[in-house]
Amino acid sequence: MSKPAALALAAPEVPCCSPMARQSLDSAAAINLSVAFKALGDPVRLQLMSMIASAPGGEICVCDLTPAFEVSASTISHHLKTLREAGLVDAERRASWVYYRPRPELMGRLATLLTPGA
Amino acid sequence: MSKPAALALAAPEVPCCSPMARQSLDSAAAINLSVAFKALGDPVRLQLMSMIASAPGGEICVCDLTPAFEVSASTISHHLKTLREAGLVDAERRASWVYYRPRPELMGRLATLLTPGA
DNA sequence: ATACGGATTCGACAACTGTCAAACTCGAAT
DNA sequence: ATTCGAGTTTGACAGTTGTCGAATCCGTAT
Repeated sequence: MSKPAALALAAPEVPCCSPMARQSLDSAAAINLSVAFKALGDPVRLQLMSMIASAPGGEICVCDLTPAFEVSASTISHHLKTLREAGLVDAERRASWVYYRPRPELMGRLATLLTPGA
Repeated sequence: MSKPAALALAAPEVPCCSPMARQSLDSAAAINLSVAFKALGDPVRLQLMSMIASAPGGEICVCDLTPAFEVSASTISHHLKTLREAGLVDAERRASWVYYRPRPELMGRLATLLTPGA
């Protein structure tokens, strides 16, 4: 069986990568990966990402995310959509609530990319 | 008159960080770090960063960066300024040419942040 | 059915971003 | 001193982004 990933949107198909310090990116890889970095390039989204990534149990309810910020619920939802479309998180609805979890593959690729070339 | 601010390097004073998966960021850290991620969130800048980070000899001339892109020299210069102000690269003028180098500290912090909690 | 509460989507708007051409700065070499 | 080549800065402009409130969707429990 494969995953019931209903809502997950197209995470860019990213083929790469070895550390930047080892080998420079071609333009296609740069386009793909920059989407993920851009998604982390907003303070609210970065903090959302960190809350999701560090959630005990591996997931967290939107209802626990929203009250942690000064902005409206619709803005939080919009930021979560950006993270989802970047391939950084995954969402699942259970009953009335929606839970978000990190997608470690892409985060790992970004980490590798930034890691000094050994 | 007056030195034109020498080389503005104001990398944000970033105090953190342990991996996101370990501990969630506070809002101040998120604001600081999101500047760096945002700087990497453009395809041209990401490719510039990778060319600088992988430059043999640890540095590369703007004259070698500019012809690698379809955009104008002034646009490249503008993107390089963004990377500089984010604290990701450093610039030095020698004779007629300007050379860029990576600043590994901040890159390392970003890598750590994205690294699985281990 | 109806109503309710959590979450997302829609529509609108000010602010910001990426881009270019033109003007400018800086150092080197005529 | 003048010119030249390499980079940066300036000014302008279209496109994108972050934000909100209102409308809508989707389960749950009356």
